[in-house]
Amino acid sequence: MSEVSYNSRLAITAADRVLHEIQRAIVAGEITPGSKISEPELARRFDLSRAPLREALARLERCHLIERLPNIGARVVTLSIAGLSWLYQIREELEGLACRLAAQHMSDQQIDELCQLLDLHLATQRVREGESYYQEAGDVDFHYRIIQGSNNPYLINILCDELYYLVRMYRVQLGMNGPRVSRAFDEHKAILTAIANRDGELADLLMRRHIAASRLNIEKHLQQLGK
Amino acid sequence: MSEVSYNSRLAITAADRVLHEIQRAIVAGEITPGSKISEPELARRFDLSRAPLREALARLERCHLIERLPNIGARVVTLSIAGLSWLYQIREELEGLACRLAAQHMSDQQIDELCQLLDLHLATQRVREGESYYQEAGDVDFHYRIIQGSNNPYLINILCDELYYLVRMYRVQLGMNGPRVSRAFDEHKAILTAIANRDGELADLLMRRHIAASRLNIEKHLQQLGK
DNA sequence: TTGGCCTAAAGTGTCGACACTTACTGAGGA
DNA sequence: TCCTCAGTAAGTGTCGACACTTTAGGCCAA
Repeated sequence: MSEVSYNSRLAITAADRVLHEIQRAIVAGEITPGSKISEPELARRFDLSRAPLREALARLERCHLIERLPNIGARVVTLSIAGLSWLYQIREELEGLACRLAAQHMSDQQIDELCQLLDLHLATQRVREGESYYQEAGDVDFHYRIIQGSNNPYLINILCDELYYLVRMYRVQLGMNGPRVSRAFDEHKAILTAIANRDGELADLLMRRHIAASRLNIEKHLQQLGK
Repeated sequence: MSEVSYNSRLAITAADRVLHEIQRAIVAGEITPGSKISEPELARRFDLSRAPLREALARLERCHLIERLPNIGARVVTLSIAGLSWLYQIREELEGLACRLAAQHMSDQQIDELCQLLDLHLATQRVREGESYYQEAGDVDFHYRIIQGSNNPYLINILCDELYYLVRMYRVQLGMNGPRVSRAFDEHKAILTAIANRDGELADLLMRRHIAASRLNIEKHLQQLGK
């Protein structure tokens, strides 16, 4: 009867399903930033009770997509230059660390696969020029792979589970594309080369610069959007 | 920004109370590391239903004090040298960043208050020599103050809400004390001086060294305890 | 008109019960 | 003796309902 009962130990619960659905909707902007979240309404919309929904909301709060106040409720976060700056300050430090650790822990095969992924990105980018290089998500994302290669569970948790969706939200909702795309690709390539050479310090430095450049780019967008 | 400031709407829910209670018990070791958590049992013990208890468990998972698996349950985390190393890698980066930001954002008055707090620590330490300087918790903790002074909400959230309790769990359960105490005090003093001089880079460097030294100290304890 | 109070509606926090999954026990067979 | 496999007990996930809080709107007084 149950669809995934034999999947060794990973049971997909109703809370999981609705979590991913809402997560996607918020990141994509289908649920307006700053809007209030009504538990009864969402429960009706996804046809389940409030118990699993509240479980999902707890995890949405964990990855900073909503903010909750006791007895008042939850609101979708709003994007701001300050918030972006705070977020990228953390990313610079932690993804720099991730590079150092990745240079230490990633296997040659993993590095090879990531190299092929970069080539795939390049090819894809050339085919459909208008699309954004940044829109890639999940396992195919360059940063995601590096972080996973760090082998530090806390680091992976913070970057991939707690901050990643917010980063994607900024990217998606500000429609990142344009001339920065090709330069970002080159920067990715340089970082990966440093990791392949087991030069953790250089990879660290390059990643910090890469993220700083990315932040400046988005800030520029935000400013001309705001005014 | 700071959670203490808007006390006009102080809604303490039952989930909050039981959260803090379990949190304290786990950190103190009253609930054995690695032991299974039974929702019905805890519900009886704290005389409430499973709904607020599950809310509390979700937050305990968030600060890495328990680990949950769907349909299986929750276990208290176990301490290990690897875990400690992972945790302190993150701390070195983020608390270093916190120092740079604190040197930039903390007011002279805040720095002054922190200086007085350090003197209080010194006096307390001299009075009861056996007690550990490290056992101080919450607002009186030096690291806690620095982090709060960074003015970066995400940084504060990660360090003070998500990692802080785990750090304290390592400190408490390994009974940190001995010759390192006085040296730690000197290091704190040096860091604060750098911040007072608005020398963020130096404060960053000193904090990284301070945390690295602290990690080596605990690792030594763990090793001779384990074997 | 404006400000504050009061009432009603909506929403969140909590509860007890049930469905389904997992873990445990013991009997039977090799 | 050991392994396998029901059957059972325990535990987690989910549900619908109720209590308390917050919010919205109308009424009254200044």
